Amino acid sequence: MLSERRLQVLRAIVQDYVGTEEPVGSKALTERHNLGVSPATVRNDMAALEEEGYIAQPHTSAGRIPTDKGYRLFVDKLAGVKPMTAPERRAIQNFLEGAVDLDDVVARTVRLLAQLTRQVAVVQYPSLTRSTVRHVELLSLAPARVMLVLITDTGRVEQRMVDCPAPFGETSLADLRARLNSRVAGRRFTDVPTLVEDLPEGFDKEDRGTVSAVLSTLLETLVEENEERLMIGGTANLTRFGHDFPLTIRPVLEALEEQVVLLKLLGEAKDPGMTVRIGHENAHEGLNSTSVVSVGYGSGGEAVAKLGVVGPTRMDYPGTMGAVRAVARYVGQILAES
Amino acid sequence: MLSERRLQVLRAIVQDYVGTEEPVGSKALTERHNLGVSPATVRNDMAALEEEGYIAQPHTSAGRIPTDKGYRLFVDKLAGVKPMTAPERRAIQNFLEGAVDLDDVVARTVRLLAQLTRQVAVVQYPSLTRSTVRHVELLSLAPARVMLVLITDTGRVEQRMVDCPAPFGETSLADLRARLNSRVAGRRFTDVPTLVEDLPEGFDKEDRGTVSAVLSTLLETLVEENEERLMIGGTANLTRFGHDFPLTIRPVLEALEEQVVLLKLLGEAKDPGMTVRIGHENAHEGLNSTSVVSVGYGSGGEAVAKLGVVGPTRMDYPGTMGAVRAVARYVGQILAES
DNA sequence: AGTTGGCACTCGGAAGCACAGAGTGCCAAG
DNA sequence: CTTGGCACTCTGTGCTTCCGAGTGCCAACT
Repeated sequence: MLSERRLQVLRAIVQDYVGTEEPVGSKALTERHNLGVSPATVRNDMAALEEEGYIAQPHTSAGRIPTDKGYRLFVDKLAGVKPMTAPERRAIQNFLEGAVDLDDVVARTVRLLAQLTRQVAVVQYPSLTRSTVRHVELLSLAPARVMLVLITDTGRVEQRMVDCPAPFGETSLADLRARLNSRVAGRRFTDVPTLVEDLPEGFDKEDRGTVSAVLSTLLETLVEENEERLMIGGTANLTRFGHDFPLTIRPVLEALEEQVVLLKLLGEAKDPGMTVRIGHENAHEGLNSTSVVSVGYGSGGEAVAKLGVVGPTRMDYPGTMGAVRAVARYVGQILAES
Repeated sequence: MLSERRLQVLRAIVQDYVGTEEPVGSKALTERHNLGVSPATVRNDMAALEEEGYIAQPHTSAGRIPTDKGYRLFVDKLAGVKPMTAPERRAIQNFLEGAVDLDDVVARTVRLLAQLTRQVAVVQYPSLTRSTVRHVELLSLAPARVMLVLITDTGRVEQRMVDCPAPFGETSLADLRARLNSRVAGRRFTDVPTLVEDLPEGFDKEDRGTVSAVLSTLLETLVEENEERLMIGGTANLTRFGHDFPLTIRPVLEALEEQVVLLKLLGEAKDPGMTVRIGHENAHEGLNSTSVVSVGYGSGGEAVAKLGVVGPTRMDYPGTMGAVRAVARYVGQILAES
């Protein structure tokens, strides 16, 4: 176990390094933080911390920088979450309140988060899995062509074309629409398959094919759309990354464009509360020099999706965590209201 | 007027510079392109080209690089559009054909364009202005709450909530839905306002307020959504920009995040055919060292939106233009089919 | 045992300098 | 108008030198 002072030294190193972007030496440390001991002592502590793998030196004769393990300890034990100030809270709320629809809420959230943290923001659209069906609408576009529109309680809308095996009359369509809605409206997505299972049986023989086609498209939509969408923003902040540009930034941009990667990234954070993944803790290689701070959000108590930021491992964790948490909270409120 | 050979020299300079990213000198030119003249002659031509502002030297004793004006001449007079090869065409078609809905079409188009050109791709969603209404759907969510869903012929769906001044029965709703659709289905957006003007008159007094509310929301949607959306991709390609990274790339990323800027950019290209804007021809400052190649696309003959790429002024114009044009053509086909 | 000052050592980065090479402009001859 | 020749001008590179921040270790002190 590390002594109290050694932890303080680690904390100081992290803070200084985050601030200056430069390896921090023993002398500078004693000057900026009044630890009440001499540089020599700090040097001993540093040697111990390095031995344990919490810090490292880039070159023999340079200061120390925290390792991933060092940041991990810092986040877990040494740092709290820095709460937003009252004016900041008000600004967040104001900014989000102007949104007109779901797309707009997400877009605003991304911008906000990117600005607050000065990092790359990622916001997942509210998931369909946990949502409920508000309404299913069927429109006849041609005798053998139906458009299916699915509306969720979070305000999300998905539409699909259905090619019917046989012409399908307006009355049959109205019938199907009514029966379908009476069964699934207000129900959870996961319950839908069993709820509609025997629906085709109530229809004339010639219509059954079409009914089945519509239903299977509906079910497909539910599943497919679990490839959920997300929005990112603030990529310009990547330019503040470091001095050794192209090599660092390129894989990050590539990873950010792969929605699949990002979704997996957010998905991996099992904790519905805040999750911080540091450097190599991220499975994806391109993100090995970044940290991801994510948190679930949703209307009411339930988390329906995640949001977060991606930044250099050398980031202001308390501040970032505070911003992420605050934004998630307010977005939840906004969603609950609408 | 520049002599034929001088134009050839300019062309050669552009081609070499695009290939090597390095200033090109007189000797190298004569070696790589058999112009049939000596370096000394080329030097004279270069001096003339520089005099006219088509090329410049970064330093006194370095080769020449094209100026914006030089690229302009190259694009206008010296270069054609390089057509895609047959396999490339097939690949494009295959890639786009798998799309399931409009979002997917746009997403695939962005990816495709980014990969083909190895640059940043921008695709505008099919515009509502030139579109026609396919269907308007009204759903009653609560006694005094209606959801309005607008479906366009390009498959786009927009939804809005309407708070009604008074409760509104299902029969009135069905009535309104029917009348509304009979008037606007298949019509152009721009015609809608006049078409629905006198609609409230056909309703009972107590319902008129609601009808008006619905109509005004509909009209709002038509207008508001002319703040059209777009999708970008391939930002990782920015890392191939140049050696002098942060300064070049940052403003570009910032500009790309401002949808407004991009929309204006695409909007400025009046020519429905291909438009190339080079360097300082772009109004936005951050894009002064980039070129934008854009083209209109749409189902049928009409262009309903734009797509294009953003890359360094030093880009392969013929190849890029070929790719952009081909993609636009195939996207148009896909949209027409659905 | 832990802390401290002293000291020799290491190594990266900046500064200075010389040099090679690519490229130019100009001129006189073809 | 083209060409070879020639003197000139730079940038980029490699080399050396030097400075200083930072370290590790040790002996002394509390």
